[in-house]
Amino acid sequence: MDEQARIMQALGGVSLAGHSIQGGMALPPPHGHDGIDDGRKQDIGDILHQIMTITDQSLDEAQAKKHGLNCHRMKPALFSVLCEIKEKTGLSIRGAQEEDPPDPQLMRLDNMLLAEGVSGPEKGGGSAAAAAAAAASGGASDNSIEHSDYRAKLTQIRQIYHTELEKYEQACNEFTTHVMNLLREQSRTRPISPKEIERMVGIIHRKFSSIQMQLKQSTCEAVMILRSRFLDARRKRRNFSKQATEILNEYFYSHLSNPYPSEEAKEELAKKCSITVSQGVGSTITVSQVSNWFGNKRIRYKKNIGKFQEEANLYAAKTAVTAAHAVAAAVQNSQTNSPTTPNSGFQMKDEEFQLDSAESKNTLLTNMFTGSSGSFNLPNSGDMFLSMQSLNGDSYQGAQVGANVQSQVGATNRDRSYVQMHRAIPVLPVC
DNA sequence: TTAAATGATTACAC
DNA sequence: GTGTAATCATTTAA
Repeated sequence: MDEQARIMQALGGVSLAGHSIQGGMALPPPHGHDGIDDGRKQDIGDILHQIMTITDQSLDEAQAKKHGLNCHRMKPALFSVLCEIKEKTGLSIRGAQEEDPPDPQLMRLDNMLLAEGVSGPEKGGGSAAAAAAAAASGGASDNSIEHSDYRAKLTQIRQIYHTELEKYEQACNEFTTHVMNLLREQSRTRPISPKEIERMVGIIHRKFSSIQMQLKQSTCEAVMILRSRFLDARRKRRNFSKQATEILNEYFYSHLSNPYPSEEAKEELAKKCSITVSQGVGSTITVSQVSNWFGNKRIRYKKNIGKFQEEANLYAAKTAVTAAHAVAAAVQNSQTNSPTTPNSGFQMKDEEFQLDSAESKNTLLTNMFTGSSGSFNLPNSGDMFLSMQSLNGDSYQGAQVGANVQSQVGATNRDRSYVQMHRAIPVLPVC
């Protein structure tokens, strides 16, 4: 049974405004004549037919027809009947209580866009996000060019996002207004409550929300791609300069028994390395990079000690040469300034070598070794000694490597295990 | 072009 | 929080 027939059937049994509408349109007192009843039914049928086919007509025709129907003397009665039918069938409350909880995925997308600086208040075109990402990756300011590119791209994404969002909101509002006007207009001829209009608006908004979610999703994807391209530290990895690597290696091999620099030592090394790093203007090596370097070095050294042996010897030789020069200078200085001090009795107290930097400590300790004319109380008699060859092939014997008092005292179990492992390296004792 | 080297990240243990 | 081990991604040298 089609809609029109159903309504007509319903109309057949509904009383209206105190009148019998037993199929009657003009609603005169019933005569009980079948022919008259048939005529009334025909009238009602015509009106309904006009209503149902109004959408098939042109706008002007429809407007004219609508006006005619609104002015029809039977219109109030028909409207009441439709209200009554609606009341009975419960159409007005169908789905009225639909209230969706907030979509968790939409919330996630919103949060992410906010965190990235795409949505929400302008935060310098995402510079905050860029800075945060740079800080998180341990990167330094040497990526300012990349970050400005990142900011520019992020600003572009932000602009596109807001433009599209504006379009979406405009379209949504326009469509909602249109539908509301339409429903209000229709409410003159068919029973539509404000609540129903509200419900319809809700449906429209939900439909548009799904489009909005697609926009947010694609924006998030774009930001993720941008981040990985510009801010992923692994992508923009640069090797340290030779000088920086040398400084780090010198420290590592001169503290081989316990290559765990303190926070202060790391800062010192970072500071020293930053002078020599040549990867971009104003580049620095951060403390975390120093930590990374030592972490990698320890692991790789441990994994393949044999391979690093040559390197270890080379740095030990360097340290020895430096130390020898330092001691020679010290001795000469001592002789010049203190003529009363006999060479054979050349004594130096540890306190005289309270030096700050790790390198200075190394020099001190190597001085202890090379200062053969003096009697030094070597604090690390158990440490490893490497035999080594100088660059010109001369043999250096007994350059002490890794003699760091502080590190020995403060060594943890893990450190000691490293020392144990390290002592397994075949070495020559000092003569 | 490819393998080795290297800086950074991640998961896990302590 | 720090260090280790495994791994990734990029750079460098052969």
